[in-house]
Amino acid sequence: VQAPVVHPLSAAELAAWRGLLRVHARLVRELDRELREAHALPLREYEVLLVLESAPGRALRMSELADLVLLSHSGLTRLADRLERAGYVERGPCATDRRGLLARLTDKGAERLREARPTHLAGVREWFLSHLSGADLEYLAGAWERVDPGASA
Amino acid sequence: VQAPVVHPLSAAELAAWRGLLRVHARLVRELDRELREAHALPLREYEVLLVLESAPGRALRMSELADLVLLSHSGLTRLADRLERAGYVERGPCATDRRGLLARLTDKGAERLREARPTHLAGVREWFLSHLSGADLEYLAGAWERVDPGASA
DNA sequence: GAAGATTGACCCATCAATCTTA
DNA sequence: TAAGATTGATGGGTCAATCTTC
Repeated sequence: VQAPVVHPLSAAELAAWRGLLRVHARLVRELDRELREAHALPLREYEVLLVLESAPGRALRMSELADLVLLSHSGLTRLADRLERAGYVERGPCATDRRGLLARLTDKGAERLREARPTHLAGVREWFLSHLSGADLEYLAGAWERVDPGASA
Repeated sequence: VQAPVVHPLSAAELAAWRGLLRVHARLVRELDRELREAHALPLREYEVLLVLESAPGRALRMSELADLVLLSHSGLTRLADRLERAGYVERGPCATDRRGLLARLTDKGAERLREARPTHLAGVREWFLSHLSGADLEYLAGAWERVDPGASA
């Protein structure tokens, strides 16, 4: 295999890039741990419930949901299996397309989300937002948009 | 369980927070895919080889290495198993502490890293750095330091 | 034939318990 | 008793193949 000479990253590039990796890893680990300890609810499951709650009719197509929570389709299928077993989500037919399946948040799921939300919000504030100014937030949101248009939507 | 009323996140807070999650997820997935396709080397394994290469004597204690690559100790043990089977890493006794194990990068591992590096650097540039200015990089590095001191080191 | 969803095979990570040495 | 490292059990994720409907 060819291995051409490549310019290494500058110190500034390295700091911006490795910082992203470190901060993300730390945050996700911390938030997941808090949600599991306080509510036995993994972060990934929380995010799915959260997205469903704000959808019209509290329901979404499986593939739309997978895209929104950044999961592969098969990954979401299995996660939905767990949520359905727990009674937080129901799957039903899709009115307009018989290939589709509609995942709907149940009342029990909504209640679970309501309980867990304060824990999650407190965690996001404690581990992330509390260290940033209003100007920081705007700058970051702008940067995300440049790197991945639609990322902050 | 108590569920006190909590202030939801503002639009700016949400954009900064969700943007981080989206950008990270997209980047890691893309970089991992590229390294696997071009060199059959997962991103996690690449990172371990990279950290070892810049260590004195190309070697580190297992637990130091685990901390540096943001992996649990058991996670690193298994990853090192794979790297050792592939011949990229060797484990040997630690001179100063017989409890410890030293993971050392082999010549074969160094060669593998040398081959894969251009792919990885090109990916980081394409998916991340190319969208950011020098000022952006400095701002981000500063923000990481505020959120998690030591994050950009 | 292409898209939505699921399944099977497999990879990878964590936690808790264990073993060894300090 | 604590610290370094590994192992067993388990949870959770992806890709490729499959089934159904468009």
